[in-house]
Amino acid sequence: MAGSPTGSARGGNHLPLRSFYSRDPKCVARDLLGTILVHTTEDGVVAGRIVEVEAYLGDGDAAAHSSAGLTPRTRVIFGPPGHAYVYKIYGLHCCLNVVTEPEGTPGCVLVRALEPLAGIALMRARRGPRIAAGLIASGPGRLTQAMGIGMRQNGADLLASPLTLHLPDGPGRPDVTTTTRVGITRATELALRFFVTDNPFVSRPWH
DNA sequence: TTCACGATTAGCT
DNA sequence: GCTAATCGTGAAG
Repeated sequence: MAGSPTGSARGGNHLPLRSFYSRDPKCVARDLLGTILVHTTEDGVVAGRIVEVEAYLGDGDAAAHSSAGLTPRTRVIFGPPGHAYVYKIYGLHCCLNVVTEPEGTPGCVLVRALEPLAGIALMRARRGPRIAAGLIASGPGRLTQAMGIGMRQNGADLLASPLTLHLPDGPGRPDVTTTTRVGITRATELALRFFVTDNPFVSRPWH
């Protein structure tokens, strides 16, 4: 755990400025590693450190949802930065993205894995009481389930909502490993997946 | 209105 | 390693 918890028992007190998100998805993706996602719900508060992300570009990236252009679904990706883009995959799982680039320009970052920091009992209750610690939030579908994130959070402002993203108190950026993205079949793959090197909460470290 | 598909996961063989 | 589960989305009719 980098940095001791501040405020009310959770790490990371400072929110980034809107301009933090208003950049190229590749840059934002790298900078999101080590930041802390906090979700406050009726059931309680959960928080986790982001340890794995993937960038989805607005330009020339056939794997990105926004490559289909502006539709009702991709409206959020074309919207203002610093908001959550949530979609359902395979009719079962929800995936959380952070919208990047200025309004009107598409681009986002898929959050793929978290290191649970707070509200772990609640996460276990949602994921299954006997689940191994390393499997609580190590995957895009797993982390949304653990955090209690669903389609209701689509479009939420990460600077002013029950779902917020905080900068870490501790020093420096973690060591980062870069690989190709996971699960992409339709597009020419690029090295747009980033994760914290040797972190045990990363999904598919072997990929 | 209908239809095929997917940035996944869990549980089997 | 293989596959079922299950539904929002977008393109076609």
